[in-house]
Amino acid sequence: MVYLPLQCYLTIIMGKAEKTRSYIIEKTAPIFNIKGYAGTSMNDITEATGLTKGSIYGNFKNKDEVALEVFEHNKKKMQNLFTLEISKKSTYKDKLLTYPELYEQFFSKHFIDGGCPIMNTAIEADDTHPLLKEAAKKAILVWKDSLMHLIQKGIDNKEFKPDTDPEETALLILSIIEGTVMVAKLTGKVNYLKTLMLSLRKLINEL
Amino acid sequence: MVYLPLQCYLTIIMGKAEKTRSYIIEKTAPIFNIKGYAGTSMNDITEATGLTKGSIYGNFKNKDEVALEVFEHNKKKMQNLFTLEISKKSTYKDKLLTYPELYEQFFSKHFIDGGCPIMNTAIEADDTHPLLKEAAKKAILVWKDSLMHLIQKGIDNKEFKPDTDPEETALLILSIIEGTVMVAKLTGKVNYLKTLMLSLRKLINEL
DNA sequence: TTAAAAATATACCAATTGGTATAAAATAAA
DNA sequence: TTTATTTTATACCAATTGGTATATTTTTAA
Repeated sequence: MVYLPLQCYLTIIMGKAEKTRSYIIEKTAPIFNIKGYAGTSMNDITEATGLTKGSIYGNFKNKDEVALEVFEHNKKKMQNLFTLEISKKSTYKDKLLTYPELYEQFFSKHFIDGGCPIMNTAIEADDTHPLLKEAAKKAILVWKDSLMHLIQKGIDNKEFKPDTDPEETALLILSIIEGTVMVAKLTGKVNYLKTLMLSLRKLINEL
Repeated sequence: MVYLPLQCYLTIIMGKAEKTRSYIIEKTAPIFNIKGYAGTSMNDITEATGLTKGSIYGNFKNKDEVALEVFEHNKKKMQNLFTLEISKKSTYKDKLLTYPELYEQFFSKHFIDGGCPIMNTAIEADDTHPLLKEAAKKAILVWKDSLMHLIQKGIDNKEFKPDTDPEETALLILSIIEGTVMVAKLTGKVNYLKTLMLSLRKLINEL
């Protein structure tokens, strides 16, 4: 049995180009989320990857294309984190409680550098970058729908009161979380984060 | 009786320099709030004011100083809007209800171009611009304190339940508002805005 | 092994960035 | 009115921006 370096297997599975693309995305993902999409330069990208401009432009048509894919990457990373944890819970109440549970650890290393990519992108791209704004909008609508789905199932399952409004509740949970992330990141106060996530817990427990 | 142009009175009251400073701030305030602090260039500033670089740098030491003062200006504009409206209400419940009442009109022309300056600054400056971050942090803490103050007064006045936690409630109201602004601006859905502000109304009415 | 294709590096581009030195103009003080 | 001071305009600066043309290397296919 002969063993080859990981690179070889990756090359076989993905092809060289695709591998480099995802390498660039992975390496620049935290930079974009921290410095913003306008604030991240091509120089930042070459520095972080160790590649040259020729290599970047050989794999992406321009900086925007990198930014868009980086957003998708950061978004998916968050999504996966929550989807996995939610799938472990059996009741819909517990599934919803996954959000305060995980966001309480917002300052720990489990989370993405630079905060919530949806919010970061939303605020920055809002009036300046239509494509990124559209991506962020789509992401938040998907999130809202998945929350609504959990709430509806919980109602059907008699876990939540039958007069609970799924959309209203989903929007409220989502807004509290985004507001919390902003307040927590800005003030740096772990206590505010805990207090707010306790409020969210109460809200979910009262459904 | 001789009448002079407005400019003359302003010059007498404020002095030439101070007048130009506030002129620059006023003219660039919406630009900074829309394009962000990194995204606004010196060229944007000269274009918006009709002044030249020499004039800008004669009144401000650098771009950062303009940005800082613009933030203070935008913040005060919001503060004044709310302080005025709150002062018209007699009960503390009604004072608190001023927030959903005004934010429901977020998409109307009463509001600042570019959304909430505190949030915009918070998200952008967070990991990149320490001075602006500090200014945004201070602003949100002042806001939190003023909310806490209203809640405490409402408790003392027997309007709210005695076991209401002022800090917890203040943080929650503030987070819901910031989250709402983000969701509303990103999706553009007036309906989401209304739904969320209705939730906030319910919350305040249950205190 | 060799030829074709793809990926990467080098060197460059024009445009824009924030900022400055200096001269001209406007204002304030005498 | 004359002088001193401040404010503004012009012209420039080096550095950085996103992007490209081309040569070289590496990978793939025959």
